[in-house]
Amino acid sequence: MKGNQEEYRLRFFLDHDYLRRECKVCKTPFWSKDKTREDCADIPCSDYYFLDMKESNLNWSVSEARRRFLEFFRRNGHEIIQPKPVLARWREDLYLTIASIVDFQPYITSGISPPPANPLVVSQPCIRMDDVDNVGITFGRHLTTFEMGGHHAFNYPDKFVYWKDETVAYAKEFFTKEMGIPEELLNFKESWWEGGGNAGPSFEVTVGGLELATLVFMQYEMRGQEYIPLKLKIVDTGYGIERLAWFTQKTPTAFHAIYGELVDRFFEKLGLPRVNSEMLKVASRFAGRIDPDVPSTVQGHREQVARAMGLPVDEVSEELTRAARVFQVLDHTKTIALMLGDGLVPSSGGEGYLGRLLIRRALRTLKLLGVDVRLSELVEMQIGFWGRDFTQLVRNRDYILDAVNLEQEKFNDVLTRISSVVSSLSKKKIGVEDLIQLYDSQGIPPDLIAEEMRSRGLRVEVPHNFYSIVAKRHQSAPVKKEWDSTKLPAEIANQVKELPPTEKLYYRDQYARSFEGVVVKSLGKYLVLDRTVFYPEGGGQLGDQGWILVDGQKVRVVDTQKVGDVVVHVLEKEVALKEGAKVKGEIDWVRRFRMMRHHTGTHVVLAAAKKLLGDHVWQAGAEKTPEKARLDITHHRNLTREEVRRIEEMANLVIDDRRPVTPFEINRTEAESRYGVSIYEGGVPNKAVIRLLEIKDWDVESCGGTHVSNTADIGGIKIVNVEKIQDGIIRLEYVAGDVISSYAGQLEDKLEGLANRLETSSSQVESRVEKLKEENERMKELVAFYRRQFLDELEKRVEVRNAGKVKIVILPALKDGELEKEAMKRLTSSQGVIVVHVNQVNGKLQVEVGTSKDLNVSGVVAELVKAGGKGGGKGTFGSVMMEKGSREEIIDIVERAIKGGNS
RNA sequence: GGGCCGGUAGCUCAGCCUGGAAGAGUGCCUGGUUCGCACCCAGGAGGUCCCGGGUUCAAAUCCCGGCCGGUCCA
Repeated sequence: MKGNQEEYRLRFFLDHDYLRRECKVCKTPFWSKDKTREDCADIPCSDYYFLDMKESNLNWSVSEARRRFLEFFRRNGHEIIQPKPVLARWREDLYLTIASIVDFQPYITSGISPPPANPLVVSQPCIRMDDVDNVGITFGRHLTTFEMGGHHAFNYPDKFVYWKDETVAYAKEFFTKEMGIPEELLNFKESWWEGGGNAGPSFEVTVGGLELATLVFMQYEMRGQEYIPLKLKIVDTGYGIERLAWFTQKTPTAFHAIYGELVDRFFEKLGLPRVNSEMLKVASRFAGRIDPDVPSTVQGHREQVARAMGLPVDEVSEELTRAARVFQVLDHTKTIALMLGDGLVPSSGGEGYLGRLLIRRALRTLKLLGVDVRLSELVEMQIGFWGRDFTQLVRNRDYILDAVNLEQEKFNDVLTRISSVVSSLSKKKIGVEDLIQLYDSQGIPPDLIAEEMRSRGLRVEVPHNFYSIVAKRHQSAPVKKEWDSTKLPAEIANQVKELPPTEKLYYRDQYARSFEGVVVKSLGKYLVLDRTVFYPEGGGQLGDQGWILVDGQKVRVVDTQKVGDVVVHVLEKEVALKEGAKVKGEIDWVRRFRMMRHHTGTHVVLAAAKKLLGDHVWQAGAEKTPEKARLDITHHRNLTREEVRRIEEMANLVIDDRRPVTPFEINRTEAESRYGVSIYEGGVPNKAVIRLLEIKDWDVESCGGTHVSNTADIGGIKIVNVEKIQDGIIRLEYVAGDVISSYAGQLEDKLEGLANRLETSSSQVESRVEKLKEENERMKELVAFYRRQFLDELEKRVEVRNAGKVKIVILPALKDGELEKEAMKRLTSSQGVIVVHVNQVNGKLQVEVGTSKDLNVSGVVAELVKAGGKGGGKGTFGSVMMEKGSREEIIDIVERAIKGGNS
């Protein structure tokens, strides 16, 4: 399939005198009008020689390049559509938007849903973490964020738009007319693209060493090794908007083209000397030869630059390292701004972790540069620079800066630990194992440890592939698939899944409580009817319970589940029902109504939290039961009491405002363009037509649950618990309607119980507790005082026996362990003393022996053990449990042991 | 979702590997020194060793379970 030359032999090329040639370096075939060209004009087969071209000196900024690109395709019959967020929240298989085609997967590319326009053009900001290690050191070849200009045409079997020839013709037209590049300089490299389960032939358009666009013709679905032709043939192009800008500006590096004056302002803000731009230009020209995975190529590149400039390698190396780090910070701060601006909350898991990773890398780079500056100030500069292009940055400025500052504080905590960690380790030699352990458990990057070691005159080797070693350690993480989306046994699910869809009476009238239906299938405890008002579990709402009436018999329904569009009633016991039999059904209304209130209430609370806290608040999970509702939201800080109160107040205001709550069905493409991707907070449905729930002037969300028809029916909301369940995720629990009353009742009971135990009334619990606490403090002081008094007396009155040079002090049996320990300490503070304490414990005698520092306890203990005791000791303290013998006998044993010289 | 690290005096932490009388620094209190402050000196108060179970004569220490915090990976 890939080898099929016919895929690339376009009429366009033949009609326009293009020749197919083969690159002398990489052997890739390419099409060009220039009959003398021998290489494919792409790195690494060529250097970036476009930097020296006289052509196309248009000086487009990124904004200008974007505008020109979009306008060109609009003039040529494409509709401009708005880009999506950089967080791919409309799909569950990706965290980030990595290409413009991602906007249309999977429902539009598979033909289930229509595209918003056809053909269309979009400039989609994308984030790719793959090259995060390489950003900067390649002077712009790698970026974590870029805009992909894509024009797309969706060719259906019955509706053809355009295909390869037109796509290539557009490219030629755009590059020659709009950008003023002579046609002879254009090269179309034959290539093959695969991704996201699709594949097809493609052309890479290269000029002067730079790949400006990729034209993909998606036409296969990949199943294992097989390529199956797609129903839809999709034109999927990607023009590098930043590269267009770089090409027309011919600045020393891509960063200068993208960030313009911001480059110098960053150097200034960081307090670093600028880097000679002639050197950068030379570095940039040869940058294609750097393979960041091979450190020697980095060194080789620097030597080459040094030769070309006639400068010492060390000087070049230092300058370029500094430049690369500043470029990395430029790149990361823009990406951070975009991620947070679209609502990412940094955290320890999921997409949030990607944000934290980037922030940490930026902070680490700043540290390596020796710069002490707030990262948020740099991010703020990016917001200022990009705010007109991406208005969400300005809208969410407060959140973005707050989140960045918080992350910096956390990272600083890590940094302050480094010094003490290193000093505790530096006694022994630090190996790779220690570095991995420290990074893994405490997040301390190895290069910072190495730096700290160096400042102490110690050395440690950080392996070049450190991070891949770490990655390998974590490989054996099994991914748990959630196949049990239904709680039914597999054999039941298999038997009912082909049945016709059940008519959903619970959607037709969400307040319906009873119905009449006909048995479609009866499998013991499992019953399928042709229609039902029983809501099957889904969207975080539990399945209904109730009763089925048949032949005068009333059977309890304990749960309701679904398999596809078939609703299965789970009965309390097995009942044999004939197919076609008529039945009546009735749901447990009190239970259902509570769940409806909790469900609609959840939409109300979520929207309130969003409005109060910011756009970054996103549902991370929810559960609605008859007893209470639970909503997990993304947020970077703990909620204050005041914020919780405000959310509750806002929710109750909306309830009292009696707003209509309306479900309606709508085409998903239209839903997305009208309401944005936030409709998918509760999950992404897998249908072309989706059900939305609108709370008037408050919230619109995709939802399959049953809801009250007016917010007033919720009856009120009380938040009963707020906790942080994970870094970046806050859990809210609340009750609605009549459950508030039972909740209040429980609180009363609890308070009453407390009051009883405190032997007071509930109105005086607080003062009573206060008093008890005071009393307890006083008692502790008093006990301490009496202990001291007691000890003074004890010292004077203890029984002392002389056994040679050693004094044996015999303590009376003391019930107070603290007191006994203190007495032993005091009495053994001089020389030649041994203290014995014998006490009755569980019917046995516990002997404790303490000695002064010049003696030790081993001889005495040995004798006691010989006499049948169990125990031991070390140094100046020992204890032995004696099963038999009296107090006197034991003391005699001790005395004999000492006289025998056993101590 | 999985792994790792940590939780001991108000604060920062040692002790845990190898079970045997709960420690240091700092802060606090009292006294000395000083015109006074800082420094210095002496003394003192301050503990649910995160919680629960187990093993043991004996658990901060070993084992199991839980809670909380941190961190890495997906």
